[in-house]
Amino acid sequence: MNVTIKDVAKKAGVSPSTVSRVIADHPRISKETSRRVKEIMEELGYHPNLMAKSLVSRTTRTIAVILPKPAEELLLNFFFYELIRGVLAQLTRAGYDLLMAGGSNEQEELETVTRLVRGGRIDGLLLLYSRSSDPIIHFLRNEKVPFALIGRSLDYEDVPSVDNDNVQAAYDATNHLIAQGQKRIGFVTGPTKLAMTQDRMMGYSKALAEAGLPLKQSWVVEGEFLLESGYRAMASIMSQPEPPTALVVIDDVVAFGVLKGLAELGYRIPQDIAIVSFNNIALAELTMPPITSVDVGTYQLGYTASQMVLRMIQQVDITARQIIPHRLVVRESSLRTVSHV
Amino acid sequence: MNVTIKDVAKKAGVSPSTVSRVIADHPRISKETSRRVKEIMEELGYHPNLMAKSLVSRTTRTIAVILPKPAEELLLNFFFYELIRGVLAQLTRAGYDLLMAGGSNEQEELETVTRLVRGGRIDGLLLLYSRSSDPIIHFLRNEKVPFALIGRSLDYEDVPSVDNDNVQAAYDATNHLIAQGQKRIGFVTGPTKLAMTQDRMMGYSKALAEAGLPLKQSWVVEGEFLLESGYRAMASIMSQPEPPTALVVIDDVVAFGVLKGLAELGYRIPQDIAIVSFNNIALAELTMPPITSVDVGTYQLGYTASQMVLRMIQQVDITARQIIPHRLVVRESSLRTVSHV
DNA sequence: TCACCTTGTGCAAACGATTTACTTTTTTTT
DNA sequence: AAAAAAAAGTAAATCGTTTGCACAAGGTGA
Repeated sequence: MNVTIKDVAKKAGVSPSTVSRVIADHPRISKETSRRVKEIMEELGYHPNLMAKSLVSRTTRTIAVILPKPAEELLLNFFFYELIRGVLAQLTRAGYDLLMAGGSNEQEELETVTRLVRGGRIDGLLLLYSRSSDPIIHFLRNEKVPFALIGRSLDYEDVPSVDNDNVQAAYDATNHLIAQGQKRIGFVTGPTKLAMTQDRMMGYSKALAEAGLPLKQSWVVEGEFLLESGYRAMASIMSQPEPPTALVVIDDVVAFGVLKGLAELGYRIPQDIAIVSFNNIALAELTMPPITSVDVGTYQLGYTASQMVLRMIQQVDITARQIIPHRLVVRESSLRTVSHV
Repeated sequence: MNVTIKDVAKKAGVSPSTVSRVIADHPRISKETSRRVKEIMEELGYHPNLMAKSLVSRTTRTIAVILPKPAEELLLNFFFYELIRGVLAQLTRAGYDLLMAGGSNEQEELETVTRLVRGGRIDGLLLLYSRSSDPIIHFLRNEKVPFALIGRSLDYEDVPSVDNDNVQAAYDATNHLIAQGQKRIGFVTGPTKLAMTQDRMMGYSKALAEAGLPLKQSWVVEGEFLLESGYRAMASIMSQPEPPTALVVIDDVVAFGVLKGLAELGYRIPQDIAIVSFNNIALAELTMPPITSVDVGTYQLGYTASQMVLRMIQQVDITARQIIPHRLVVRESSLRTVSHV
C-alpha cells in the first residue's frame, strides 16, 4: 500500500490538514512545522495521490488532444507531429500532461470527448483540425470546457482558435508561380470539408483571377493528406490533353507523392512541372529537388493554441482568433531557370 | 455541477449502490431495475466521474509514455512517431488512453515518473529507449509497476522489452555493403550510451572482422539522432587522407543529414559513397537517391510493447524479451552499379 | 412447517486528498 | 493585567465512486 497523507501526519505528530497545508505552502503554517513535515514527506517518499487531489479540486492538470478519425492515417502526416511538438513544449513548461485520445469514427470521437469531459478527466482540450458542422465543437461550447482549435471553425465565429491566413498563404504561393511565368496552374487539394482546404482553394483562385489566368476544374484534384493521394492524383491530372505546367499542393507529404508520381511518368521538376506546397516540414528541403513550401509556423501553431487553452483554464475569457504568420520558402521545385548541382 | 450517481439514484428511486451495480453489470441486479436505471442515466446524460472511480479502483486505464530528455529534440526523429503510432493503435484498441510526459533532464524525468506512479495516475508505462544505468528502470522495478522497454536494458536481463536483433541487423547491413565490393566502410553512430547503438556497432565490427576488413577508428563518428549530426559528421570524416567509400548510418534522419553533407562536399551517391541506414522511415524512399535502410518494424515495436504492458496489467507475469524481425530494404543509395532515371 | 437458499437491494465504510469552521495558543494593545 | 487580535493547528465534511455486509421476500426440500 502506498504512503498517504495520514501516514505523514501521524509520523509528524500533526493532523492531515496541516500536512495538506504544508504541501500547498499555506501561510498559516509555521516555518518550523513546515520544515519538519517536509522532512518526513521526503523520508517516507510521500507523493500525493493525484486522483484524490483531482476529485476534490476538480482539476487534473491534463490537456487532451483529440486525434481525428483514423488516427493512424492522420499520424502519417508529419505536420501533426510538428504541431504536437509545439503543444508538448508549452504544456510541459506549464507543468501539464498531455493525454492523447481518439476514436475510429466521428461517433466514437464524440463519445471519447464526452467521457473525458463529463468524467472530469481533463481540464481542457485541443482540436487539431476543423471541419464543418462538427458535433464535438458544438458539445464543447455547451459544456463550457476550455478548448481551442487549430484552424478555424466553419460554424461559429467566436471559437478560440489559432490559425494561419490560409487564403493569403495560398494567394502568395500561387502568385509565386505566376511570377515565374506559369500560366497553367493546377491544385492538388485536401478534404474539402476542412476549413484549411477551403481557404487555400480560395487564395488560389483569387490569385488566378487577378492574373487573368484560367481555373480549369480538371486541374483541381481532391485527396487526403497522404503520400498516396499525391501519387495517385498525378496519373489522372497528367493524362488530360492539356495538363497543367505547375501545381499548388496542399501539403508537403502530398507533394512527396506528387514528386514520386511525376518522376514515374517521366516528368522533370521543375522544368516540366513546377511545384509549390504547404507546411514546410523538415524534409521538404531534402527531396530531389527540394520543395518550395509555405512555412506556416507549425510548431508555433501548437505552442500558441496550448497557451490559449491554458489561459482559458485560468479563467481568462478568450474568444479570439489568433493568426500565425506564414512565409514562403523558395526552393528549386518552383523555379523556372535552374542550374543543376 | 455535473450529474452524479446520486442524482441518478434519486430519480430512479434506488440507492447509489444499485446504480453503481447497474453500471458494472452486476448479476444480482434485476432486468427491470437495470433497464430503468439505464434509461435514466441516458436521460440525465450521466457519465461516471473517472477520478472518483480511479480513486477507489486504483486503476486509471491510462498508460504513460516517457519522452526522454530534450523531448523536443527527440521528437525531431520520425522513428519515435512511428513508434507512437503503434502504441496508440494498440492502446485505443484496448480502450486505454495515452499520457505523454517528460522532463528536461534525467533528474526531472525521474521526478515525473515518480509523480505519476506514486500519484497513481497511470496503470503502466512505456520507455522508448534504453540507456545504461537508468535510474528510472531501477525505480520502476522496485515499485513493481507494469512497464516495458523498447530496446533492451543494459543493466538487467529480465526487464520486459521489445527489441530488434540489432547486432544481426547491423551485421546484415554491413555485409550488404561488403557484397557490393566495398572495402572501406565507416559508421555514423548514435549516443554510445544507448543499447541500440552498442548493438549495431557490434554487428558492424563483426561483419568487418569476418570479411577481414579493417575497422579504422577515424571512420567511426558519434552523434545524436538528428539531421545536423549526420550533416556535421561528413565534414570531419571526409577530410581525412583516406576516407571511407561506404557508410553505415545509425538512423534514416541522420542519413538525410549525411546525404546533405556529402552533396555539399560534391560527392555523388552511391558512386563515390554508398549508404546504408536503419529504421526505414517512410521518407527513406523519397530522397535522392532513395536510401537503403533496415526496416526494423517500428510500428510493430510500439504495438507489441504496449500489448506487453497491457498483459502485465492483467497480472500476466512477463519477464520476456520479444524480438521483432528486421528486413533490409535495398534502394539506390547502396548499389555499386546504377542506372540513373 | 421450518430451516435454508436465492435473489434483489440498501447502508455505510472505504479510497486519499482539500477546505470550512472552529479551537487553542501566543502575541499585542490598551 | 485584561481584552483583543493574530497565529497555528485540528476535526469533520466533502468530492463521487465501489463494495462487504445485512436484510427482506420469496422459493425449495425435508
